[in-house]
Order: sequence, then structure tokens, then C-alpha cells
Amino acid sequence: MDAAIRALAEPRRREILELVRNSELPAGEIATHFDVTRPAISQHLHVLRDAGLVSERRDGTRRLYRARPEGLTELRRYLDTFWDGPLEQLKHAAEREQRSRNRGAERN
Amino acid sequence: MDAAIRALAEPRRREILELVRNSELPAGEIATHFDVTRPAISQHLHVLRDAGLVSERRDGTRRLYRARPEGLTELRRYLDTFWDGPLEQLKHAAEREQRSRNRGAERN
DNA sequence: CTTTATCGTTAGCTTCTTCTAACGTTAGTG
DNA sequence: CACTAACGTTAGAAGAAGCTAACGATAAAG
Repeated sequence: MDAAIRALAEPRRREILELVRNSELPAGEIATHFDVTRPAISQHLHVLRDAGLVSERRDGTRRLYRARPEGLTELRRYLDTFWDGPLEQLKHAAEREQRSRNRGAERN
Repeated sequence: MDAAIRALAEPRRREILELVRNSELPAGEIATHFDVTRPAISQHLHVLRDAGLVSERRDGTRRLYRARPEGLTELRRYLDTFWDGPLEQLKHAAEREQRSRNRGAERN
């Protein structure tokens, strides 16, 4: 979780995450959306990947990235501890898991 | 939200936040829980306060700090956008607000 | 008003982070 | 094999962040 929150603390990495939230994109195209060099974006992608926030898939010489919402699970649980007590926490976790199952069923 | 997530990216600040989550503590006592100097803790408290994550109250020469869960609201909503679509988001927000009201009623 | 207690602020040092420029890697193409 | 395309990696510079030591501020007590 430490890696995840540290990765999200950087504004540009949050923008990258928003870019690949709904679509899988190659590193090069991601870089075109910013005014920094491509290697800089590559480094950001590496940080996001180490934090488990994006997935990487190779297609020939390209590398495709996509957001990985599961990477945020632990962080969300942590934030919940500042919101509710431990019992409420478990309840919310169960509710989220249930909703996640429902959505999965809809799509398949 | 940028300030909040940046504040939480620092491990020691998260520890401070856990200390004052359930009890209001003076700066000095907070500092005794760490192996860094008191001014360092004072600086961390300043960052947490600027981010809206803690409240500060003066009592004579002391300053009492307490966690401010509302400061995490915006951040939680942001994380929700990587989890659900916009409609599910509004639903969750409403649910949380409802639960929050219930708990408030219990305590009063 | 002096003294003490509690805490914040600042200057300067060190370490971490982000960026660019140059180079290395890998997978296709002809 | 030579060549290109799409990326990653590394070295080094620049800026940000965190820490300590010294100093300043404020409130209570005597």
C-alpha cells in the first residue's frame, strides 16, 4: 500500500492512470499526451507497475498498459479505517466484494 | 485532494494520523512516539493541517490535534472513480452519507 | 516582570525524486 | 544481416522534501 499511495502522490502519474483507466494504450501514445519526454513517462509507468496500479502487456515491440483497479483495494481499505470503526470496515469490504461480483456477472 | 494524498504519502504522517484518530493529543506527546525531533513532528503536523487531515485546537500553551476524517472525503471519491463508473459512484457517496448520519444520531 | 513550559519557525544540510540526453534492447522487415 | 520502430535503462543535473540545531513566540505561574 505504501508503494500505491506514493505512486499516486505524483500528479502526472494520476493523469496517466486516468488515461489508461478505460482503454489499454501503448507507452508511446501515453507519452504524446504530456509535455515531458518519453523516457520520463516510461519511468512513471515503471513506478505505477511496481505499485500494482497498472498492468503491462507486450505486443511485438510495443507495451500496452491498462489501469488495475485491484491495486487500489488495500489503499481503499486503509482509508476506511479513518472513516469507520473496524466492524463497519468489514461490512463495507463485504459490500464492495458483493457489488464487484454482480458487475462481473453482468459483463460475462 | 492533491495536498491530502501528498501528505499521506509520508509514512510518518500516516502514523501521526493513526495516533490522533481516536484521541486528541498535544504536539509534545505525539512527538514522544517517534525517534525524530519535536520540530520535525511539528512540521509534519503543519502539513497535515494544511491538507485538512487534522484539526488544531489551542489549550493554554498546548496545541491539541485530532484526525479529521472529512479531510479524506475528496480523496475517497477520487479513488472510487477507478473502481466504479460515475453512477455507482454517486450511489456509494449517498450510502456513506446515510451511514454517517446514522452514526451521528447514535452518539447524540 | 521573570521564569518555565509548550510549541512553532528558520537556515542549512542531506537525501529522494523527477527530468533530460545518451545509449541499450527487442521485435519486426526486407 | 542491415535497418527501423517502439521502448526501457542509466548518468547526471535540478529541484523538492525531511531532518536537526538554534532561535522565537506565547501562555501560565510565582
